Amino acid sequence: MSKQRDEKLYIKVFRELRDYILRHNLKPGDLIPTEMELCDKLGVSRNVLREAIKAMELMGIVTSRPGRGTAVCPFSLDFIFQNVLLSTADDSEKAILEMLNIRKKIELGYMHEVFRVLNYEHIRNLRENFDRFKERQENHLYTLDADHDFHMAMFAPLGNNTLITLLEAIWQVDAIFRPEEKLLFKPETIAEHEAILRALEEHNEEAFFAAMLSHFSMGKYAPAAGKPSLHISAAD
Amino acid sequence: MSKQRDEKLYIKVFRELRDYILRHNLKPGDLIPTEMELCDKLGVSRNVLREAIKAMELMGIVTSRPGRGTAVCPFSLDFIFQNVLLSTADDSEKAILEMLNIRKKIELGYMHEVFRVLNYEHIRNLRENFDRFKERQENHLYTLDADHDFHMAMFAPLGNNTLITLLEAIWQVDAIFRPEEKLLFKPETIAEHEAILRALEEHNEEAFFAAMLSHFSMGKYAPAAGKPSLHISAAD
DNA sequence: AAATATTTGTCCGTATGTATC
DNA sequence: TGATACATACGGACAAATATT
Repeated sequence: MSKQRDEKLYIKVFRELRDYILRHNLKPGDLIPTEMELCDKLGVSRNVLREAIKAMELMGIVTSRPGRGTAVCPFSLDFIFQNVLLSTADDSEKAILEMLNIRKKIELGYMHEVFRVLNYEHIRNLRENFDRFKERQENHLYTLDADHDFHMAMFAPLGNNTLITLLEAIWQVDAIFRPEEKLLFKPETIAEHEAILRALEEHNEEAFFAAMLSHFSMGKYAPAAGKPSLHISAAD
Repeated sequence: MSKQRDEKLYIKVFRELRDYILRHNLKPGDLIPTEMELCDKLGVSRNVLREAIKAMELMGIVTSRPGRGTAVCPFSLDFIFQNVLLSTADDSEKAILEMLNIRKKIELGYMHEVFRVLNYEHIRNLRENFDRFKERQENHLYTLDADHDFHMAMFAPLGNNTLITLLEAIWQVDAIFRPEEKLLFKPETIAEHEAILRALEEHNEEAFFAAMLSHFSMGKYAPAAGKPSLHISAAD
């Protein structure tokens, strides 16, 4: 009666929780009150409260653990990147190719730093990863994880967590839309990864760059068909 | 036992629902199955399912109405920008710098295609944008929009919608966290943009690349402090 | 080290309001 | 009008993970 309807409870609760975090200026790691306390304070059932809290958790704002409570998460752009990429991924194949083309540009853009930063231990880890990769390929096993791990192991040592977040988001969106037939192993990937790895092991900068370029020059990463240029290209 | 541990049910259900919508290419207005059907199909309780659905509703992905069902919404990123980036923690600044460094790599990675694709009309639009930019700068007006427009106008002709969406998101996140004192106009930006523009107008590829590199070599785009390399760098 | 309390995870049941036919 | 389907909201109960004593 006196209550204004047509605003659902869990939406109001979500707003109140968000305001609570802002008002108390909670920092990453800080705990919000327990579910029972919040239920009492907000006057709602535990189910409704949880719908709001779980929404925040799935947005990466808070994280819950049994016996401990619900804490504010450290700042991350993961949710943003994921949804930005998904927001354009409705078109079937075009958007995925565009996204993979961006990944290509990013990885090539960072390869100089990769060569500079990777040390012996990093490269040894890459070698171990690759050997497992190769073994699984020879047994015709699913290899997408290994491909992912190899690439990630190259860029993780850069210390750019946001870069890792974005690359992970790209991998994840790619996995969502990847059709079954493209889950098969690609023999050429072995050779390309091995060339990259060997160049690193030999500290051969030129060979490394060449191997990276070659790895990303496959059809799967072909740029989206651009409009034909009206330019009088001076050089080509 | 056979269950994957460490993964809460509502998180798995959320992913499955999201993938269901994407893979079935559901458009705004399309209904997803009823809660009871989904409970049965996914083998989870109604509570867990609702926590996932309500999270999607709070993200603006779907909307539910009693007696009708749950329908897909036209997806917008507005809610996310307003509600997810609320913890202005001290670790956010590092992430923003890393993000801008990624933008630098992306834009530089696409500059060859930019030079190839841009035609006379594109360049003329850039010139008009720049002249407005310059005029506002000289009047000491707010210039962030013009900076944004100039950059976007370079990459829009590539036809890569995913790239545009990602760059726009980066601009928006940057704007949210940009401190007041950095909203002032930067005189050097005028000169850098003009150099880029002039190189395009003169079809001078080398000058264009040089101007782009110079534009992105400012402190604001400095790479995150990387670990010192244990490598014996052959060349530097 | 072990028992106990706390907190979240998950399920079930029930009642109510709303939309559709 | 009535009947049906659906989401909204509440409460209780137990399990699992963690913290505390």
